[in-house]
Amino acid sequence: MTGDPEVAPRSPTLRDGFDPVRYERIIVGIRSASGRLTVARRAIITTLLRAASHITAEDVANTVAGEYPEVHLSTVYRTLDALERLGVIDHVHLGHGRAVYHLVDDPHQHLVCEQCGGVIEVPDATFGALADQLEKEFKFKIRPHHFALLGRCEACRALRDDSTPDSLMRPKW
Amino acid sequence: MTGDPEVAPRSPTLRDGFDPVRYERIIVGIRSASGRLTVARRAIITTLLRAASHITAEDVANTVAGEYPEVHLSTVYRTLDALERLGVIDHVHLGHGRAVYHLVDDPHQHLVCEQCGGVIEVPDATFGALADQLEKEFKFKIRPHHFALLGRCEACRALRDDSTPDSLMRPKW
DNA sequence: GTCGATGCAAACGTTTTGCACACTG
DNA sequence: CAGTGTGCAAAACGTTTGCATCGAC
Repeated sequence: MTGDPEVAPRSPTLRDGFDPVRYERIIVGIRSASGRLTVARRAIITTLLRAASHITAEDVANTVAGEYPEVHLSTVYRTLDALERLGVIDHVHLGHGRAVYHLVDDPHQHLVCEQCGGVIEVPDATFGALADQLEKEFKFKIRPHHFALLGRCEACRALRDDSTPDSLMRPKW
Repeated sequence: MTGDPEVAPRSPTLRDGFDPVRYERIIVGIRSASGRLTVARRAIITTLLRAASHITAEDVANTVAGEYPEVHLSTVYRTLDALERLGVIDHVHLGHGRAVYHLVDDPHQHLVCEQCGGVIEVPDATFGALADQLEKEFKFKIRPHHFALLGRCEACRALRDDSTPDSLMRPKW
């Protein structure tokens, strides 16, 4: 849509470091699926472990390229795909743009601000009641973590006159 | 993702007919925004009013093409965009594929089955408690209707052994 | 007549794929 | 040595845009 920024400033900020146990677990997973441990795959996995929870394929490729410039974006996509089938990672669509990937063993939901692109991570428990209700009323079992909720964060709402009634809270942006 | 069907069989099934009052309201809206009432726009609006609540841009184009073959897909996109800025319609991303559009005065949320592509419409009220909680706890105001929840419907879950624990409910499909 | 809307083609950003080659196991 | 994974280029996909023209007001 024309005036829609759909900003994406989610840079791969560093996390609490690198967890060798998780790394080993993933390596074993790949081996037991008769997958091969190439340089590219090691680097991609390392990047995922070091990255903040949500990271785009391009983020991964750029980071990996720092050390291994020959690793191609398509290899990143293929590896992410493989890891996803292995159940190691999952991807989420945070809005109109690219997908983001995160480790499955770090479960959380995403609130995405449509205005600034910021992402708030919310513990799963917050959605427990809703999940139960949907299952009961509609026999529908939501897949955890695979959806983002769009809206506006406090800061962005403060930026403009928020006397607008909710029914008119339609983003012209 | 390779094994991911992400089916999209949401054909524009007919709704309860065509509501001339709603049509008139939209026409007036366009006029008062100094927009022009072209053949293409009338046809697109008519299609939206006649269609089931969720319809892709391509669906709209195909339907319109039945009567006006010269109406181009890009015109459909531009008109949908205009109607969206007018606050008449909204679009939702139901999954990996194309977006779907629906009238704003028909508020509901979407549950999308990742396996069969089916869509369940859920009244807004179901999400009231969650919305309140997110607003209170995270100062985040979700934008109603702009997100879909992915998961699996009852029929698709019945299709395969569902003794699998939830934690392993990772779609290999 | 003015200016907004259109048709077309071409570009876009993200993701996928076909192929020959390289490397892991 | 078998066969999976890779680099590259090119295609695919849904969507957007530039431009000359058309047509609503």
